[in-house]
Amino acid sequence: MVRGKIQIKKIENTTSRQVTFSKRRSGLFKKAHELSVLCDAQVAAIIFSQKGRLYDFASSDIQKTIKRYAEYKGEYFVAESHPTEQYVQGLKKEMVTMVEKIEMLEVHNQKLMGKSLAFCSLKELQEIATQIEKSLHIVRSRKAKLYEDEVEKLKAKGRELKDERVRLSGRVCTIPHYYLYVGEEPSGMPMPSGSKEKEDVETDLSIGFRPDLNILLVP
Amino acid sequence: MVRGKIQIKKIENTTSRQVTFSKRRSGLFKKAHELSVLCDAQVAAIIFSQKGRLYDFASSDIQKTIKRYAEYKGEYFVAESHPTEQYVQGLKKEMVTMVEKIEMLEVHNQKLMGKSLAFCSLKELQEIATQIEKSLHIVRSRKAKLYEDEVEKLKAKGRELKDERVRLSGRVCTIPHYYLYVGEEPSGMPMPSGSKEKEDVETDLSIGFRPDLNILLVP
DNA sequence: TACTATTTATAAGT
DNA sequence: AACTTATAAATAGTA
Repeated sequence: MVRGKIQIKKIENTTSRQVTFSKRRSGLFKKAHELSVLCDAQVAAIIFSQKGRLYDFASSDIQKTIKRYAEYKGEYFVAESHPTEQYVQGLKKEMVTMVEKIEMLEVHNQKLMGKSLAFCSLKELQEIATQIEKSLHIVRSRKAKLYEDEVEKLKAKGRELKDERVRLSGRVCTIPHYYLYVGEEPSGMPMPSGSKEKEDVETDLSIGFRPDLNILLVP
Repeated sequence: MVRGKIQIKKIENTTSRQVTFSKRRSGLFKKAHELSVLCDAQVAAIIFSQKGRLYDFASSDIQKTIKRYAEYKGEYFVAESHPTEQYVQGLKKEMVTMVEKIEMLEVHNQKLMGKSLAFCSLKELQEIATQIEKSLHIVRSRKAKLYEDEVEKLKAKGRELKDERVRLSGRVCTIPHYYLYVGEEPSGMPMPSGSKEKEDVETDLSIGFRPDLNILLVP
């Protein structure tokens, strides 16, 4: 007989608590079931007893309900928003491919560097040697080309300097000649510093014997 | 006023159903709460209305409850048994590292193969050339070694054949010589086919001029 | 939303 | 644990 309303606080008597737990648990599940049927709702209830035992009720598949819950909430802790096993498998597969590729490249590299040749057949060694010879040829050509380009640059620079000097010496001569022209003989002037001399200078520059210019040309 | 007990089946009247849903839902949550307090239990309830709206109750953090449920059940659809985001991040990081490594190796390979040299400095080209020269040297040495080994093998084979022939011709000669020996001179016998001749054959083989043997040597 | 007759749940006793 | 029963609590249908 109920002697009066109870207070909603933890029941201290263990036996009472266990009995109440059992009764109210089934009561709750009954209510949950009724609700789901009467109102056509999807209901799930999960109860862990104090001892850690699980009791659950679900009007339909509880996993589906939990999944739906997670989707609804956009929570991260359920499969849907988590990387799926499939996805991870995909990643792992990719990684295996990459590992293989790395190994392949490393072996190839090793061979090109003349290492790990112990198990190469003569034929393979020949192929490697051919490849390396080809490579060497290409690299040397490229090196030669770079040197050539450098030389070209230097030549261009030299020409530039020559032009500059022509302009400068032209100006330097113009002014005194003007004065001389007025005061003295208009013709029979000495040539403005000889072009032959300048060409010598240019050659001099282009082959890089002038230290100050070399500093400018090789930054 | 309640006219009598109701049957537990879907309420067809929409309004009634919605009202009942609301009342019973709060009743259920109240009961859930009371149960959790009275019996010190962990309770969670999830309800989706017919319209798809979510209502939930949990005595403590619902995510924790769901997680605990998943652990208890050993289900696969919750984070615990799924790859965690952290794990996947780790994989991705590894993959980035691998991609970098692949790129590095590919560039290196390319350079060793004399490709993609467009942006190499002269110094770098020089280093590559040196490396390639070194490689070439190693590969050639290795090749030479292999040839040498082949030669050794052939020589051994040659010696074997020679021995064989000595034995055979010994036998072949023994019998006639025995007869001859009895009938004629016991010494001054012609040598069993000259060892010089055999050594010529051997040399012949070792430098690989015999096509049939070359076939054997270069598989 | 509030009311309330009635059903239902359940605390405590057996 | 199952039954009983008095009583609290929930709630169906009405207003």
